[in-house]
Amino acid sequence: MTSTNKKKGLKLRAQPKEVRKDQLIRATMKCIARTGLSGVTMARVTTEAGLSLGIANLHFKSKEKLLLETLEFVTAEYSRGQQEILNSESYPGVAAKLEALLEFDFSTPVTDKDKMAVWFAFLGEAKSRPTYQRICSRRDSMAEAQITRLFQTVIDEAAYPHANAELTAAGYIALVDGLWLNTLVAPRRLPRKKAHRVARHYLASTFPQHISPEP
Amino acid sequence: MTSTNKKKGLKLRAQPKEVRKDQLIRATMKCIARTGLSGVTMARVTTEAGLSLGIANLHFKSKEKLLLETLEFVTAEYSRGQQEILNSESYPGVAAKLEALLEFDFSTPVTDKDKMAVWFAFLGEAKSRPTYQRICSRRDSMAEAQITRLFQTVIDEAAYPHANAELTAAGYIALVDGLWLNTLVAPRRLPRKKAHRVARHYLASTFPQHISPEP
DNA sequence: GCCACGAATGAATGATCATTCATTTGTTGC
DNA sequence: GCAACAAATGAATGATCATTCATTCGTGGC
Repeated sequence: MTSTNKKKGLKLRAQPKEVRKDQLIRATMKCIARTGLSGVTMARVTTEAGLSLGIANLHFKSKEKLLLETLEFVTAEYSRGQQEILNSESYPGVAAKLEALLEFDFSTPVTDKDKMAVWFAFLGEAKSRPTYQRICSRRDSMAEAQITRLFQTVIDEAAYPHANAELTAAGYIALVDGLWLNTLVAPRRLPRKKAHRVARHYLASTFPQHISPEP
Repeated sequence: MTSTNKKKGLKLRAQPKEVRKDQLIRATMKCIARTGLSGVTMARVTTEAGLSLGIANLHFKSKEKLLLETLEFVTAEYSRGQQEILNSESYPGVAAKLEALLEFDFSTPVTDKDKMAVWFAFLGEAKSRPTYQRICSRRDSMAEAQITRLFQTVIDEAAYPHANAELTAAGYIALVDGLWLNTLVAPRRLPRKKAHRVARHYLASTFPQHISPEP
């Protein structure tokens, strides 16, 4: 904080806890994306971060805690962005809010390969499912309820004949998950832009008066 | 094959290779569902199968091959059932075929917890994604093309205004993946029956003249 | 009833990896 | 400058686990 810190960038050894934690979490994301959860080792993570082997156990108590905080980082970031849209009252109408939600879900920060890899690595591992539940369950339930309410508002506005807010919301959430998964696993078969168009087509065919099938 | 085999069920030691392989693959599925890919050990798999530690390396050359054949088993079984429907010409019309596809995707054998766990365990692990690609890529592409063709037939029959076979097919496939994933991870939030209704609602809202929103 | 062979076993081996902690190194207050 | 402290390091440790293979055990042919 004082003068010596800024002297030279050559060898900053001591760094605040937050900086190191962030470095390590980012390195963990990269490792998960490259090698999968089971390929993550303390040696690989710390090498990726350009630090020494022992440092991860210094700042996080254990490997498990490091992985847990990495999942928390990714889900919290997504949730924050989503909540900002859902809670905002500055959109001109529900159509604009719907559009914003869709654009957010397929924006480049959200569909980042490393972040999606973390997400699905934890979902795929039964072992970490209880952990996942603790971190994501309440959040997921609340988001689903909010999206259902948003869809209900849209339906009430236009009197769509057969639309069902609850089923459409559950469908949208699952569709986004499935599109992300397919994009992550086979980006050639389902490029990000096509995934985006598929999701838009879904909303446009359910709410034709609010969302157009072309951007 | 002769007389001695049938004498007593007490201690059948020697068994044909196929029987042992099947036993081990089923035990592997159970282990993946219970502990995740990274929790699978030879000791756990062989104990689950009620056999000795060394036997998995006897029948499969390595742990990796055992896991690979387990994935192959699950995907081949699904693919076989799906192809039977898509290639059949004994349905009274495309609507019936569409209905059969939907019922198949949410039947109890397909939505079996152990099988879905295997599926998503491999999808979630970046390390095994090349393996996954080798096993599933061609199959997945072909299935997508077939479903697109089926949807195009449906669209041509009823002249749906805005429907797009390609986007609807990609959407259906992703939706089913996403619903399975949500059902597997949070069965309380999305029970199998609700997942089924969500998928039906999707098809019904896209092809209202062919599929009804209630079963 | 006995032999020979193949299937099955599980103790032993060696590799990998998380975690620890004695030592080193940079930083800050004086 | 220098002492006292905190951050960082990485060699050493012990635990876990896949794999091997010498031995045991059933089975079918005779």
